[in-house]
Amino acid sequence: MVLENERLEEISELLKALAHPTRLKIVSILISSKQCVKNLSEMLEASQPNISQHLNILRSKGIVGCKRDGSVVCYYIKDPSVIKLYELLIKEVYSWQEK
Amino acid sequence: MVLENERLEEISELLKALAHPTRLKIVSILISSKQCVKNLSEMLEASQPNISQHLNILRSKGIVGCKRDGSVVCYYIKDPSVIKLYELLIKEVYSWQEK
DNA sequence: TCATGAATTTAGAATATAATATTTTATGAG
DNA sequence: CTCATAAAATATTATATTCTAAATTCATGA
Repeated sequence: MVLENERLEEISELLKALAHPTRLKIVSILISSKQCVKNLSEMLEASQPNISQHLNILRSKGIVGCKRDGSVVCYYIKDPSVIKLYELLIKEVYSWQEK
Repeated sequence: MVLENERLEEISELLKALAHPTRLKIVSILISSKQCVKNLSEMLEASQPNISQHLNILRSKGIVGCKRDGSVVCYYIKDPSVIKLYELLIKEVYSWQEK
């Protein structure tokens, strides 16, 4: 099934958002539990602005959502289809031949 | 399930290879039928060197393979898990909420 | 061998991404 | 109000991608 261009661009935008180690790890953490920015930046050993920028990219694609709770902002997986996608990826990567 | 970093990098490499409209379209065409570079460049209305470069990226990740047949080189999907991934993507993108 | 078509390679310029450092905004405590 | 902390926004720099153009390789047929 060959897709029309518009939908195809949409999919590659989604893939591009996920195609970064830090963002992929953010997604994998958020699938397990919602987290605030500070926790994420400590877990990932990256600066707070850096994580915030990555979260912004994920949010702009509708992958994650956030909710302010007092002074902290909690992020969570917003699009359930991303969980399916992630699970397929970690399942299929086992049969992945390098090179 | 949170992955270790190495596997995570591997997955994001795979996603990065697919996260380009032209390459995604190449994959979608090759899932239907093997094709030579010239055909692909005509179908996608892109230059032959450009398509050749994209094919090289897909090949370096093991996504596609190729076989020379006389003067033409035929490309085909090498990793079957990419087909599963593609099918999930076009199925899930229907429930995709923009923004 | 020469010409041609198919494909790849290389070099470059233009654009896009990503990280760091800095500043700004928001919230809550005292 | 002032201070401290969390988060976001901005600016800058460094790096990576992508496309175009030109040159090169490879196979085939006249």
